[in-house]
Amino acid sequence: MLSQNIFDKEFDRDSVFTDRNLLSPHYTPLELPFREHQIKQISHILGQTLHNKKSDNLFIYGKTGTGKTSTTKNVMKQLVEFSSAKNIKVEGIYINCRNHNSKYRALIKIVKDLYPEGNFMGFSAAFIYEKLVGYVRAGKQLVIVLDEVDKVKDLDELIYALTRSNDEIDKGGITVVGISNNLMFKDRLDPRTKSSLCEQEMVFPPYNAEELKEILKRRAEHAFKKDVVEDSALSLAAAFAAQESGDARTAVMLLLRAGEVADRKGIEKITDEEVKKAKNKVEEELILNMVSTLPEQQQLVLYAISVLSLEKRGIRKITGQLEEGVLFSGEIYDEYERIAKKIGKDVVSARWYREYISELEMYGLILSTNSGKGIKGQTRLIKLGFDARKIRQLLEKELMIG
DNA sequence: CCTCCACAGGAAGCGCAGGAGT
DNA sequence: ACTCCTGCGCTTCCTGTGGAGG
Repeated sequence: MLSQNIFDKEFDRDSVFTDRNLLSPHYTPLELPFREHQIKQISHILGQTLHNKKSDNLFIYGKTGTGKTSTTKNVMKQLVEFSSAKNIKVEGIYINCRNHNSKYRALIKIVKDLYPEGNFMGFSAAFIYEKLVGYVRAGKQLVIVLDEVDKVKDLDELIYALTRSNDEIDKGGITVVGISNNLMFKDRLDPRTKSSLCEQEMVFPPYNAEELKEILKRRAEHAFKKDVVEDSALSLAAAFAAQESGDARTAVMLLLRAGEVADRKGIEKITDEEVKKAKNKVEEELILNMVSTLPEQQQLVLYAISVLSLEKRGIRKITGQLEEGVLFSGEIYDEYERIAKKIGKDVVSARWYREYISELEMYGLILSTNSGKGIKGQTRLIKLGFDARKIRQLLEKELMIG
């Protein structure tokens, strides 16, 4: 992803970007403003390993986009660089537990990193474990970073295995750094796991608008050509992101999209207007992503709504006024039933269908009001919250219709 | 006014998967 | 490894509600 394709330069020729990779969500920034304190704290803790002592295990908590992963990776990189320069036996391993979500998978990944030439798939857990202990026993200090640690199914087992190994080794040691954005999960842990993993704890607070602006400014300096981004555009992007939970990742994403908007327009400046457009784009991406991760049955209901609201673009007379794209709960259910049967899916009861409607409304995908006068009986009037054509198109792919 | 309509949404219960307890 | 329990997704049944129509 980071490798330079020969088309990168060609593609970027008439662009506001100089290096758009710097705005990728996977990019680890070299400098981490407003995290000096955390960096100092982590390096203080992990610095023990440089004296060939096992350091305290560390648990890091903070919401998404607060720099947990970047900061930790940054410190780890420096730790490993320093130690190899000084010929000290410290090694670091980073694992994202979303991809290695069990004790066995995580251990495999660790051992594979230690012995890059070996292939350990299919070996017994005990063998893998011995391999790991054997490696450390040679007098190494191993720091293992478990990112998104709450994703590990049998975390208690994994932590137990990793910490127990220290009792079997007298020369080296294993230090565990756990990262999570879910503080609640800590309380679900076995008390022993909790006390060993959380020997040291740190919280990463969200960034405020000024901090986000500074972060964006520094990224923009390297990612864009000189003087492309207007200062007020940076402020606006920072303000948008700050109000949406202070997440640096979405702030950077906003900037990236704003640059793309400018490129498409063929202009050389990024102003407030591009940022606003980008915000809409990012929101749309979020919506479409949300729609595609919905359970199948809810997708079917939503699909029925999108079909109907396109079909009867019909303006309806309600409360004397004309309203567009408003549907009755009942006719949606009928349509949903028809579609589901046609493509051979189960049909849920009308009662449960109403629960789906409530959920879709909570997600903001649809809007609904109770029927007033002008309509017989009592029903819900339902309206799609977003562009019906886009949603229908996406769901046709998702549900493999047509 | 009463009745019917077209639903809303609460209560109870059922079958199942997965975790806890032993 | 075995049962037991629990939560979840869902159905069935039911009562409530407000306007339309006679």
